[in-house]
Amino acid sequence: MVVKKRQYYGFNDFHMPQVPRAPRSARGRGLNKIKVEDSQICAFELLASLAGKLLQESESSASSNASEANDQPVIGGGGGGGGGVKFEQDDDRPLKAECLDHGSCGESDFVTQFSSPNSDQKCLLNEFPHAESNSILERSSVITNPNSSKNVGADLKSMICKSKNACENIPGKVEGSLDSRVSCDSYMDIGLSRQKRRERLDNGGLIVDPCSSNDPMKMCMKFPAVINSVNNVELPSCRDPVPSASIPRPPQRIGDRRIRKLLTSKYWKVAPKLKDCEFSKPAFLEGGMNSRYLKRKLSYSRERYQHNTFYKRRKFTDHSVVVTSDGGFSSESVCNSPDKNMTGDKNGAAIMFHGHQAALHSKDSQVKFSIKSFRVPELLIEVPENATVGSLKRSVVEAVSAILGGGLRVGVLLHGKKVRDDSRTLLQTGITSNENLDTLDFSLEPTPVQVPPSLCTEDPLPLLPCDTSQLISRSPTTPIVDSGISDTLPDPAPLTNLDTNIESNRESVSSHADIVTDNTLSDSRALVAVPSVNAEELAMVPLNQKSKRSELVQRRTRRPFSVSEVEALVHAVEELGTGRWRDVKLCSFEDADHRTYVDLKDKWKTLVHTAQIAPQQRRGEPVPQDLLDRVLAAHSYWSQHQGKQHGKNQTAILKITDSHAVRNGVEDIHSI
DNA sequence: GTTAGGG
DNA sequence: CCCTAAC
Repeated sequence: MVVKKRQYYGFNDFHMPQVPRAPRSARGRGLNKIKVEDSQICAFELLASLAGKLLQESESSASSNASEANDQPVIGGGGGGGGGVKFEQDDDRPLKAECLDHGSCGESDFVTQFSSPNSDQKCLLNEFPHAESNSILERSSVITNPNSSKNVGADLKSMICKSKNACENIPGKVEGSLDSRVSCDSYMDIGLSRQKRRERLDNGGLIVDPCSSNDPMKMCMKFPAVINSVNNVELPSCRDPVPSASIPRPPQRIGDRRIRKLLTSKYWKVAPKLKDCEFSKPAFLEGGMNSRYLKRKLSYSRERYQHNTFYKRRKFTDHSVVVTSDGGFSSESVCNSPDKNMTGDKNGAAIMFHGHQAALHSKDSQVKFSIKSFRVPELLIEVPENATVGSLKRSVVEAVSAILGGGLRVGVLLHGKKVRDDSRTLLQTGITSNENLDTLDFSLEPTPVQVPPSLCTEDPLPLLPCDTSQLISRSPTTPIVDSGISDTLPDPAPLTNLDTNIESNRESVSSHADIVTDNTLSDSRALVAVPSVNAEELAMVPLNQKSKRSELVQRRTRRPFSVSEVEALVHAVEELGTGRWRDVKLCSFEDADHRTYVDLKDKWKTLVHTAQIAPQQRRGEPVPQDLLDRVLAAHSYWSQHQGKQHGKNQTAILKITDSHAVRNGVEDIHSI
């Protein structure tokens, strides 16, 4: 087990300098072997994730690594757009597909709690070979043993977020590890440090053996499996937004069922294999940092939400190998069908907080709302044990400020359903009484931004309507960086061509998207861009191929049944009954490739329903009443006769002679 | 792979 | 139409 653990969590071979990447599997590495006490979580994954994100920004990729030829992550895979980050394994197998957000999702990944009371769980983290002063990670990566009085920035977060000073001057000391510090600034820092790292590499590849006991960067990290959270932080008032602070945690309700499903072990293969990955000459280094920096700033709010996402995931998966899907989007998420096109909350995007409203109904035509406070259900604030109360307070303030300062709008939900039409009156909306007010909720959402039409892909994905809600949050403020994989939204071809490994990421990706609205389109692309993942590398990657496929692959186009089709269906059912859809398909829709027997079954279901409702309530192309009558008759008949076994109920059939169904049934029987 | 149902 | 459970 030692070996195994080492493989999973030992970051021995991890060459941080190159790029913090998701240690997917360090298996079989003979280099630097260090025992790891426990394998709960790997901060590295977080780092890796961040790294990946950073890499995304980079335009090009590749390169050879100074240290180990085997461990060379490929950056900017695919079209050279620099978007996708691919981690490769020793054997050249693609380590993992990472969906990285170009420049924006980075920090969130790092927002993790490392300080754990449990000293048992440790992970050896090898740090950057670079000079301490240059690497943020170096500086901060000292994860601490809670027991140790020497905790330096107990968490990875702090380390990552450390200096706000974008410049080289990075505070050598980690301040009270304010988790909330995670922000775009941190991003910058990382970038800088990487830049430096790269420079070093370029200057001779100063890769230090992480395992070296002399390596100052090596450290012991502890990771709590569970994230502590402070619930219900009341925000009586908004203070000055502190952009740099942000570690909002999404309320549980945010995740939609999909997320839950995803997070439940069912879809995840908890195989925390850490891979020794190393990026050499990260492409991102090539690019100008300034522009990226700006982007980061601009996309600030979006990032915040990603934090949330990350947290969410972390919370549900103690093994944390969530890096995989960070920032990922499923095609569905990215480009939803029009009907889903509302605000994105359906996708779990927007709603961050619930406003508490004590509504008072006053007078007849007046509805008085007394919003006592907006609550942050799960704001996660974690600070080291040795942090001061003052720092805790600051952390809270910063986190909260960050949340509120990012530009929010208020959403109104009635009965849990979002009221989207701002033009409607309260009366029209149904907000008129105390009873209703009880079910009224307010939510804080990211301020939507107009989305450039260009973002919507039309052609390649005719069947994949763009979800404006998704796009909204992306847009202008969040520069979309072309990952180089595709120029538009997920393209059909790439998507369908993705191998199963990619698809396996789908679920996680989609779930991710569900709760995160703030993602750039590039995210999805990045995902797509990173095509293959070794099965073994799929640790924490959803295994349910099926579900993934469904999401990656766009939803089928809606193709209303024509009257003639209905007629054919009715006729077939009259003869075959309602339990033999495959036969129905074969008999009457054999040539209709787009109609599966499931479709026929569903259509029948709707036909029955349609026939049972008032004509006024029916929609779509009207179905001749006579057909509906036949539907009812057949439905009734087959219901009584258990369908399926029509041949066996001749007696019963013969007894009933006054309905179409019977008539047909009889014919059928006779024909047999 | 089908069927039956819920979503 | 999708997704799943149950066959």
